[in-house]
Amino acid sequence: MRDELRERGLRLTPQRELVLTAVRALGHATPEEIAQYIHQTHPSINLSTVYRNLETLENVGLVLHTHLGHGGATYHAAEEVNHLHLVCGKCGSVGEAPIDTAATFVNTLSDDYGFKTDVTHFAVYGKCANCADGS
Amino acid sequence: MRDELRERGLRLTPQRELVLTAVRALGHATPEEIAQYIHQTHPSINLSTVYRNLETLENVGLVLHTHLGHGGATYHAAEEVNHLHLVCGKCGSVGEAPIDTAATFVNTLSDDYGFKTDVTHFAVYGKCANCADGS
DNA sequence: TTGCTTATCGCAAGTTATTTGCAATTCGCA
DNA sequence: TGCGAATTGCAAATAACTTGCGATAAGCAA
Repeated sequence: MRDELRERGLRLTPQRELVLTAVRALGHATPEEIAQYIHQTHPSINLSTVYRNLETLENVGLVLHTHLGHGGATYHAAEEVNHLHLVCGKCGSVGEAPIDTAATFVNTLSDDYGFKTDVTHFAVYGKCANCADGS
Repeated sequence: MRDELRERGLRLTPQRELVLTAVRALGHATPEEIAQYIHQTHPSINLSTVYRNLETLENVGLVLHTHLGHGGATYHAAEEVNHLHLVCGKCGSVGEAPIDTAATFVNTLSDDYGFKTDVTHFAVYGKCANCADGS
């Protein structure tokens, strides 16, 4: 990660490293959750620092975010995004499915509408198997 | 609409009617945009009234909302949601594609993962034809 | 029509999530 | 080791909603 940063005149600070570590450890998490995680070991890190570093890391390409359902963005380590997110609107769980599942769909959108789907941002909304049972 | 409301002990107020009219006129819009639209003719209607009525109308089933990309929810008239939303992450435009485009994809998710996709909440993220050209 | 109950409204204050200004700190090249 | 610029922490500012509350007004009933 040091190199990705240096290339752009950015520095590798302990805080920045902690944010990336947290994102990798959590899989997908909101800024708030990331801050909480970091606070377990480093209570002094400020929330705004977390926000700023998430943004920086995203610019560099080490991290990216998705909008799963309602308000909050959730962040992922770039290496780990190799699946679709299936967001359950009822219980809030986030399931996963291989990206290939959407391949045909993505191609159709590209061919017919010139729309280039960003699979890393791809969030599918609906009801998970459990919640669909209930109702 | 009067009936849908009365069945639940709700009232048909001028404000409520204006909100529904605005949603129908705008196609898809954020609460803020809806308020702005209404203010053109009725400047005295409060923003919180817009929020409250959107919620009420959604409960009744006359309106529903989708999360297109970033923060804000966008509202639609229930009758008009018969297409997918193609959200451009660059220019922010919202394109449309027939729901059928996703039929196969939706079926696969249902068959393989038991996940019931809610097409009305479905937002596809990526880059529109125009913006994809540029880069 | 008139009265009455109670849903709804407008307004102001309160949340929640995120951003920003700024002085103090500290990376990292020289 | 020294220095300039990136980065941090803190506090205040925004943005987007939500909520409490007294005043207003739908809409059933007589």
